[in-house]
Amino acid sequence: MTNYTEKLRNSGLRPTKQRLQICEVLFDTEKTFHFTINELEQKIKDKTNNKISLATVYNTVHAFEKKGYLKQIPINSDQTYFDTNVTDHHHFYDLNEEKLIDLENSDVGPISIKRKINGKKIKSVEVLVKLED
Amino acid sequence: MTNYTEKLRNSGLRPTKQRLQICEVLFDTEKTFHFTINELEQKIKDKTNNKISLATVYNTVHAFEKKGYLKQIPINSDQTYFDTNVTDHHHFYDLNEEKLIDLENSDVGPISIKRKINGKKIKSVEVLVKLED
DNA sequence: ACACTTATTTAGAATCATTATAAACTACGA
DNA sequence: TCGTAGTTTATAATGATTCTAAATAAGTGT
Ligand SMILES: [Mn+2]
Ligand SMILES: [Mn+2]
Ligand SMILES: [Zn+2]
Ligand SMILES: [Zn+2]
Repeated sequence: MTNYTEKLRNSGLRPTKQRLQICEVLFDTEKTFHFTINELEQKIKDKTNNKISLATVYNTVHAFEKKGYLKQIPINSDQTYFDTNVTDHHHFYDLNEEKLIDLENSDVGPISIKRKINGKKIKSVEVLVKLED
Repeated sequence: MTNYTEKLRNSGLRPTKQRLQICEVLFDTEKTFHFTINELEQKIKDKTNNKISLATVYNTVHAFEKKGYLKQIPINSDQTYFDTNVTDHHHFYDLNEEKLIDLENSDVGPISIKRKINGKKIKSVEVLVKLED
């Protein structure tokens, strides 16, 4: 039941009814989660009686991603996956069930990148562990 | 100048003119490389006078992937990226130039995955290091 | 070489996630 | 309350990928 009005304003985003509703679906949860745009659209339908245009869902997700409230997960899928966990973290990807699972940082030993590229700095280091039966 | 006829036959793939040409473009190289379907199509045009249908390029890449001669790289892009380096290895991804760079195994320290999922086994462990200016 | 079967190629259509458009609506400061 | 810039929305456009079904080629047995 967080109030997102000020948070949005402080980010330079107007707190519209649609954005507030999407915030509730995305961030008023015990745990972080992974989703596609279509899954998010469904969650919005389930949680609210209000219809939000698909274009607005895309717009909002992209706006939130730009502000750092969401991030994309690099995975080969027909649809783009997003993550409400924006901390640096790793994933299991279950190939049979096509499901993503968060790894805690303590689940993966420290990773040392020994090579450097001139003029570039490391923004993130992410591990994807593929699982099969 | 490898002859791919037997290799294809041994994989249960008929050595057609199109597949042999695509093999030459993909595998007759000093170094392995990354490509999208469109980039591959262009390379084929450049290297041969023969026109290969786009559908055949897709079919062939998927057939080769299934046989383990190519693999997909998990990256967020409009187009799917493939890799002729099918060994387990890691990548730099230059966010500014949108370019993939292979990391040698010696460039990354050993990675220990401490968590296990019941009934699942690890198929691969891949690191994606994002770079920015 | 010939006939037969099955795999492959191909042009074009279909699919579908995503993005663009442009008009209506809304938040918000003056 | 006005004016403006930001936002929403239905709808169209885009473009990568997949599907279709007819033509062609490869493999097999004779
Ligand atoms: Mn894809
Ligand atoms: Mn995408
Ligand atoms: Zn995650
Ligand atoms: Zn690679």
